[in-house]
Amino acid sequence: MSTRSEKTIVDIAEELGLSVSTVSRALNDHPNISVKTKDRVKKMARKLGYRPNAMAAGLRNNKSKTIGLIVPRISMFFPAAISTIIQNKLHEFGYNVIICQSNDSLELEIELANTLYSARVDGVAVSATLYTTDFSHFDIFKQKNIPLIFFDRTPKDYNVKVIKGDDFLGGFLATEHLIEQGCKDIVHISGPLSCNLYKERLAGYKDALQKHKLPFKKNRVFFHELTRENAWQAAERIFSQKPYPDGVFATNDTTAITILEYCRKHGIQVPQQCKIVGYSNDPRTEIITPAITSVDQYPATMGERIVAAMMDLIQARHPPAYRHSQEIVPIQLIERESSVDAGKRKK
Amino acid sequence: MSTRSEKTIVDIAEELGLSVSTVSRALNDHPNISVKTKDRVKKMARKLGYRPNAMAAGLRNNKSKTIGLIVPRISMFFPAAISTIIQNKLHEFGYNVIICQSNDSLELEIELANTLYSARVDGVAVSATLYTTDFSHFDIFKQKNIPLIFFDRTPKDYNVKVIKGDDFLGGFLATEHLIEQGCKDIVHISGPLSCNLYKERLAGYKDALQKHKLPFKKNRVFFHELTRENAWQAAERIFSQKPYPDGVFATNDTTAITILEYCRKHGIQVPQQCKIVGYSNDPRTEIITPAITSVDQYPATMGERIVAAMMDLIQARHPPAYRHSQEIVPIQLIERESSVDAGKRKK
DNA sequence: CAATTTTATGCAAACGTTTGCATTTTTCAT
DNA sequence: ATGAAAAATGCAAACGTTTGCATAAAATTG
Repeated sequence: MSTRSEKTIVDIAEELGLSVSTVSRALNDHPNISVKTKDRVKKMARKLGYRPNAMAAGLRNNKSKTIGLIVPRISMFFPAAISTIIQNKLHEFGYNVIICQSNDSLELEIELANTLYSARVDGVAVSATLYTTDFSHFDIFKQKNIPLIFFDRTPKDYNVKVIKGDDFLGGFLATEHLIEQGCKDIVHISGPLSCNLYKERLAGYKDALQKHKLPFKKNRVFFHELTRENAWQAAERIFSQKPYPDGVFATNDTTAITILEYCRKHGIQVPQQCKIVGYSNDPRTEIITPAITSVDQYPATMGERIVAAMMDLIQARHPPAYRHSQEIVPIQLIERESSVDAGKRKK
Repeated sequence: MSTRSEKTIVDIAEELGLSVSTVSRALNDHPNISVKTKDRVKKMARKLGYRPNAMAAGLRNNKSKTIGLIVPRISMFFPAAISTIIQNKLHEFGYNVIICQSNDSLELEIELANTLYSARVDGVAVSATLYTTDFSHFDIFKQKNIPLIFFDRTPKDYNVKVIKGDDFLGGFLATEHLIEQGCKDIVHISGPLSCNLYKERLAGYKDALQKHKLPFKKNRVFFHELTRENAWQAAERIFSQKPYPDGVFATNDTTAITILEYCRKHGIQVPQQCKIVGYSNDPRTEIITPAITSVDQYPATMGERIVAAMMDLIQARHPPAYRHSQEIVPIQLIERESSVDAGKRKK
């Protein structure tokens, strides 16, 4: 019997007069180990307080049973909702998740990609930084055939599995909804266009304007990181001179909420004078008065699809083209008081 | 030159005619490797596309540079806020974080503890399940001297490092505040008492009543998991018969919000007829109308303290007693409209 | 320049598993 | 009882690092 404090399968083997390989196989329920031996081994393992060492197994197998997840930040509603699902589902498949936050820093994202590779994760899911346009720091995963999935904030010309919301449609529906509610002068608050999904939402916005023969005005579109502070500043600019817009389509809910608060503070009636639509269906939109219309992105569905795709990729269940295919998760416009005049409201 | 696809330090060594140990030391900036050699090694490492294998290093060192984090769920405001901080700070110290959700299932928590031990994490931070009263599944970490920290939902009689909010004071201040606002009949909605912090908030509630000579009435206290559904049911019971209470102290914000919504729906004026106080200072409390008074638990501070304590424990910077010491993070009552009659409100 | 110290490098074992292949034991049909 | 097939077990190498100790090379000293 060994004297080290950590018990290993070697200790079990010695204790039982078996070989290490038999013990290993017994613990892993290998078919050609007799039931009797399995029982003996497992009993002894319990008795000795044996604990498997995943690092040793991982080294030998070249598998870590761990998935890396990179999101901008887990404190924001949408990535948090997705991360929850991903973690829970992957756990069901026996995988751990290393969650990392890039804090929207490209530099950090690069570092995280390297760290995750060092940890030899068996797969990676990424929602990129606002500013990631060069994705080459993820090349290593593609080279080594490690499943790599981008979601939500996805690359445009990088050959990789993508799962994203229908941002074009979301932008379109949000804008068309405002138009249908009578808006003729709609401000669009967008994130930086280095991030693909804002491009698409913007395209949807433009498309809706065009369809309804409304002019697109450059000075009615704002671009900035969608923080509270920036939103407030935008509001100040928007409402610094008349005519006020009669609608605001903000591409996230924090921004929509901030605009609403600005309006409340300055006596601008929502929805009568100005209608507001947000994006993501953050729980706060439902709770604020008036409740804010927003585009639901079905984070649960997206999370489930990400996990399903991850397992598919790990088990290579599909033709190679699957590695680069794109999935679009539907979105839905949730109409609320911020964009619908009382009385006219659908039930 | 080896033919395997993964380049290792062996490849670098062969390529350079050096020994593996020298290469290893060079890459780790060991002091007695000459600068020239270090340069050669690092250049060759880059040239070959060498990537360190953390599992191999971990196995050898018996260190994973990974910390395990168990929380009930990362989609809830408070644990999410803490997890963000913990992950970001630990990353600065070169640690990865495996975030796990127990979903408030004791069974799952046990499994997660075992998995984290298998991964040979270098430390564990836990916010326990609502129903964890036996903590023996964490014994292994104590036995092996692996830093173990409980936060927020902490054990009572389990000898371990604890970092928690001042729940007694929070309960006391919330209740006293309601009393000072004129409440004489205050409902308390508590979580299950198997979870220690609810016990303390309840004690604070009782203490405040006593101090102000108000009777404690058993039928004014409710115990259940603090979900939206349960809160709505509680509201129905609370307001099913007169006299209505004139104050509600809910021990989480989801509950407080739900009670408020119930009141709004049923024409019960808040704060005039019934005042409401929540717990955690969830961003939603600030946004709802009327804004809800809540107890801020300073998640950022708590997260930072957890990380600081973790690093202290890992580096054994303190006398052994530190392993079992308890830290209390201050709380603050944030007064808002839900509990303060208009006009009387402090600026 | 020899002796000694300092600096740089190498050898080999160890970390705890898993697995292909070889060997032994058991089972079964003849 | 014999031989062949099936089932169970064992051997030893491998996974990619790190590190104590030994050795070699260089620098320093008298």
